[in-house]
Amino acid sequence: MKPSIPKGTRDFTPEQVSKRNYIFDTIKKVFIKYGYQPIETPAMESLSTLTGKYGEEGDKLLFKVLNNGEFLNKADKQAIADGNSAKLIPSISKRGLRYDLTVPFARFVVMHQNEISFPFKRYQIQPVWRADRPQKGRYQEFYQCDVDVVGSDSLMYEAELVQIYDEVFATLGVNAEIKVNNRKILEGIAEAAGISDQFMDMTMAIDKLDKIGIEGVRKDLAGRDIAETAIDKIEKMLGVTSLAPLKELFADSPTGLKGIEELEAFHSYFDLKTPTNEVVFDITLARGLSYYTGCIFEVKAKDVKMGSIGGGGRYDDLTGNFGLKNVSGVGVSFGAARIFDVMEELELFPKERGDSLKLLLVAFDDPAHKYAFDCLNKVRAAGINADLYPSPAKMKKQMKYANDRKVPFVAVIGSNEMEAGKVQLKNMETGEQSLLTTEEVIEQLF
RNA sequence: GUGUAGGUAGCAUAAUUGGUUAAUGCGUCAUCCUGUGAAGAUGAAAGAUGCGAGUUCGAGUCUCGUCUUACACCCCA
Repeated sequence: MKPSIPKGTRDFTPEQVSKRNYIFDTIKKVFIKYGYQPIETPAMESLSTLTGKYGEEGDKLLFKVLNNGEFLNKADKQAIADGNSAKLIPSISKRGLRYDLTVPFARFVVMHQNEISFPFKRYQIQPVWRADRPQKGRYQEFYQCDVDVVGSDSLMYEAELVQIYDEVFATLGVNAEIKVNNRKILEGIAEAAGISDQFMDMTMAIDKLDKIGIEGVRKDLAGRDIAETAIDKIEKMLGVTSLAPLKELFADSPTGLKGIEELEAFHSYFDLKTPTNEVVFDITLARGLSYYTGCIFEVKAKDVKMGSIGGGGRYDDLTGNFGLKNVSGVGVSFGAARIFDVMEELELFPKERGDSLKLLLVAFDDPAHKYAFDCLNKVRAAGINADLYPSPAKMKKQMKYANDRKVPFVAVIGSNEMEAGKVQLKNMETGEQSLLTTEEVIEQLF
């Protein structure tokens, strides 16, 4: 049989893993510096934990795990007869693969509420799965890097998280645009337009503004049975690019005013330090996940065409789903796979990463091979990533291996070098060689 | 979930209007030459053309289904 892997999944070569680790390490370092601690949760969650948290579309994209054993006996016969897949699922599947890291985290917090002290700051770097059709920057399995803090509603954390975004992307060299909005402002728009009951429809439509333009949004809104007069009001509000003029428009919307207040509080913290990347208020930013209630964030890479590379926001009652009320949380997520793709396209990965091989020793004959092994031990003891070709094979073969491994330096050892008690160190890029002692090699490569 | 375009040796391409043993380059392996890779010479291995069915005397080439890849829509990291 021909080997294959499921749709939307990928293997990672050593080089790709090395690059990905570079991203993870950078992100992790920042997370830790800001006082966050790591946790992990299982790949599988109870299906009931996951369903209903991501909206209708989200439920469709959940991977369900088929029950083991004689699941057919327990299957909902009526649902089968009716050809109703959605109704059949609970009777044949009790587990699913996690769709994101936020919902499992909320579950974690509730289960461990007595062991953790609030505010609880955690980070989590693990793969998630979505049964979406693959596309550019879209996979069925991909890593997310989440930072969240629960147990405080201080807007200080919103500011902190945007600073984390800023610092990570500045360190990686990715030119990012960080968009900020507040769910309450969107609610304010709906309220001011008198269509609070069609809030979700409205947000989905205006989220596409930069893609389909204002006329497209008007059409979309009309298609969702929203009145012409309401659409006019919405259009007027969408034209706003700063908070000040919104206050008047939201005069009759307490929720909208609260949203403005929150964003002002966010800025009172955030503006104390100048960010490297662009941070902008974008009233059209909506975000699909239904659990957000306050500030929302989204990050786009500026120099390349790609979906968002990060997103997040505040959720006031996610733990309420699991029986723990009044615990507010806020967090953001980094899409590692997309950041990888962006950095690859822009060639932002450093050539030399800490985990690559620095030196390969090659020997001409058996005695030299033993001598080389001794050198190898010394070089490794000094903390240099080094290797020795396993046999004194033909020089061409050994050099080719060095080339394929992209080793920057090769130490050639034959009888001449042994007599001198040295090695011939060759720079593979320039081709230059020099006769050095092992100690000198260590000094030069360290 | 909808649509469009593709799937030919490890990789990249080729194969008149359907017509013999499916070609070429790179890579791989071997031998030769070299105290040194990205160089040269010679030779070799490797594919019933994603999978399945159909039309036909005959299918890589036409039709259908299926899987998969890329891109767009939906939605999203």
